[in-house]
Amino acid sequence: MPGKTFAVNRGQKFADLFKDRKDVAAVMEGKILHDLGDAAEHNMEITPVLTTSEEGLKILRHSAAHLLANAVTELYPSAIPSSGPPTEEGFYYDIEMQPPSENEVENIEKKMKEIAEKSIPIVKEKHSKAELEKMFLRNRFKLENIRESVEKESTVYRQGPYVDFCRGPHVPDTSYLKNIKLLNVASTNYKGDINRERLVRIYGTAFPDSKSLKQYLAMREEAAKRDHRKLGSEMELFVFNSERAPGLPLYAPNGAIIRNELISFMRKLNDEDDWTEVSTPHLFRDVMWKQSGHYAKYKDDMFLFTLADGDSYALKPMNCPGHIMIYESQPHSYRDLPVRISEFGTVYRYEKSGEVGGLTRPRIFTVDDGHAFVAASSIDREIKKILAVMEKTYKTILGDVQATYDLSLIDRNKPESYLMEYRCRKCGTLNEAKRATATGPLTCRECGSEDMEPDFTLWDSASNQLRIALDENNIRYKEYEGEAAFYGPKIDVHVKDALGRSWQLATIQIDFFMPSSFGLSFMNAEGKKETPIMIHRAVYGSIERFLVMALESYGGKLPLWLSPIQAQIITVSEKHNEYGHELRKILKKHGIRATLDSSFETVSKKIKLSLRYRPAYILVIGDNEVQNRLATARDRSNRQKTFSEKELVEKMLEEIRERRIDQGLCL
RNA sequence: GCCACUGUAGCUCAGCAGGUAGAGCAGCUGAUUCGUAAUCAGCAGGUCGGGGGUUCAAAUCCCUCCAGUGGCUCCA
Repeated sequence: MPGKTFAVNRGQKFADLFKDRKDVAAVMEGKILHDLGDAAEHNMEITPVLTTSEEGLKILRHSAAHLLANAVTELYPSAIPSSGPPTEEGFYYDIEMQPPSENEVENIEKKMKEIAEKSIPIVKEKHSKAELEKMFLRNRFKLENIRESVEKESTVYRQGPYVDFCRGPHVPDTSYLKNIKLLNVASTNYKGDINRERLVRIYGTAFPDSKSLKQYLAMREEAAKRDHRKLGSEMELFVFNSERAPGLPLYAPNGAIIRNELISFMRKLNDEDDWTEVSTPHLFRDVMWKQSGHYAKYKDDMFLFTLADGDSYALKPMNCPGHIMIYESQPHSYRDLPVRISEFGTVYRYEKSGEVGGLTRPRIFTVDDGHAFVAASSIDREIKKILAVMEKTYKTILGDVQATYDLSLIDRNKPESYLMEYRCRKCGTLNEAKRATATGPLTCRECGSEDMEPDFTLWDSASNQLRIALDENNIRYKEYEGEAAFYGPKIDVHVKDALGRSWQLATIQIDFFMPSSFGLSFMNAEGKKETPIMIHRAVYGSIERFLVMALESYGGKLPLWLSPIQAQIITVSEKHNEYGHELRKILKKHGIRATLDSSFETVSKKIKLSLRYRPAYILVIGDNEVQNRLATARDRSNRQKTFSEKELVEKMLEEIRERRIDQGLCL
């Protein structure tokens, strides 16, 4: 049905075309959406927007948000709804009210269903700005919105006693909204501004039919089982100890295996692209961070301490200054460039209490960090290379998991938030880079004038080079203003976790400023000193965060090369233990991680108990295997196949070497 | 940091109209020698997140601190 068009004459009501259909949320004329309740303003061709389509589902959920506000204001007349948009998985509404308890939320949901059952028409009305202001006199959020965004007139939607200021469109009546579920309650501030009113945000979801709602809820439950915190304790990967190490996760042996595999894979990729590896201290004197600019901006988020003799130190929140020290320790010629310095550098950031969580937001994490010092002319070439490694890495480890690329740019209205060169309006002198908020009033170093304007040349050039590199690698990306680092624009790669939350992994950042604040240089072809440009890059980003994405996307069933337990050997009875030990030794000798369960239990029980560790293969050893020196392998899909020792080793090594994602041993 | 919820044995959870803790799994001991998701029996294991209060009596009610979870803010 989608795509089918209907011809409509002027004055005809759209609803008349779809009288008996409950799967049409609105109609679309080209790209313009109309409510079903509207009449055509001219002769036109329209297509129905089905509730099952992406666009239709959005409308349905937007209407469900209204229904939520409707229910809340009926139950709590003093509640003031602010705004309630649809989201990717449902909707929410921000409302000023007492935070509801679980029981109250259940009540609200019940009320919503009651209203849905009544099939109350949702009617659009047009009003002048003055009328709107009068209508929403008691709702200061809507009032503010009307004053800011309405020019002459706009629309409201009325369902029974509830009226909402809204552009729409909406479903024709509340009966479309029977399949809803409130999911959780959170707190937020009006317009996300911490200084504005505190609001309650109620999240929910809506679907066109009960089956898809049930499916969604079941999927959410399944996803929760993939949560890395759950998998991590089942598989004995990490240890969280909230008492003694808040936000400081520990790797248990199985977790350390995965971490080390990731590191050695990246070490190999680094080497292929001529990155050298260094190791730098985990702390520096505070002067280092003052010079780099981190102290001014991130002092409150750093682990700082002062010793008895008055010396102050900070744990490193980034690796770049250490790499800079290594770069500057030697003279450089344009012939050595790019100088590529890498490190699996552990950094420490004091994330605020409410912000820490699991391995995705710890206070300590390790970055597969790298800094390329390049001449301005070779920036784009270097970035293209890095992008290529990123794509290869993500494809190899995460398979077809979707990664999105963002280009984060400066907010031109807030030059004071960034390191920025300023030009004197009086004498025209270009002054060195500063962050205006950190340094107080700006004065020209030549004439002392305070009449300075930001000069965006460096920022614009860096942004363009990133754009070009992305385009030339045929990577689809979105641009975001105001998301840049304080020292330069960047490309970020995001991946979603099991609960649908998006996390930043890889990053490429161009930095014109740190090299100059540290006075870095190289000798160019003309024999003159030139300042290099620094490219900060991390392919995994945080190793722990990347590990989480891999772990959750495979539900713990990691590719063989990453699996902590590659072979779980299970003996049928004690008399097979001797061969079990031998087999383990043989596998170990070839670098295959094998564990033996020689306990005096049934095969079934030993298999059952081993599954929590998600071993890649289970090798069962009984009379037949012992007599003929064989092993019977069972893979994660319960396929079985018997091998000679030699064949088993060869096949497993092949799967490991090729870093295969799918299991092929028992095919 | 803000709002809500949560914190009982290694793990998963029960107990919460207040009467000083209970199960399954794991662990240990013994029996069972067994072919692909739990063989049987016994034993041991907790100052109920910390502190304070109300009470004759607190895991249970109140306050406070800490931590975890969800969301907001932030994320170099």
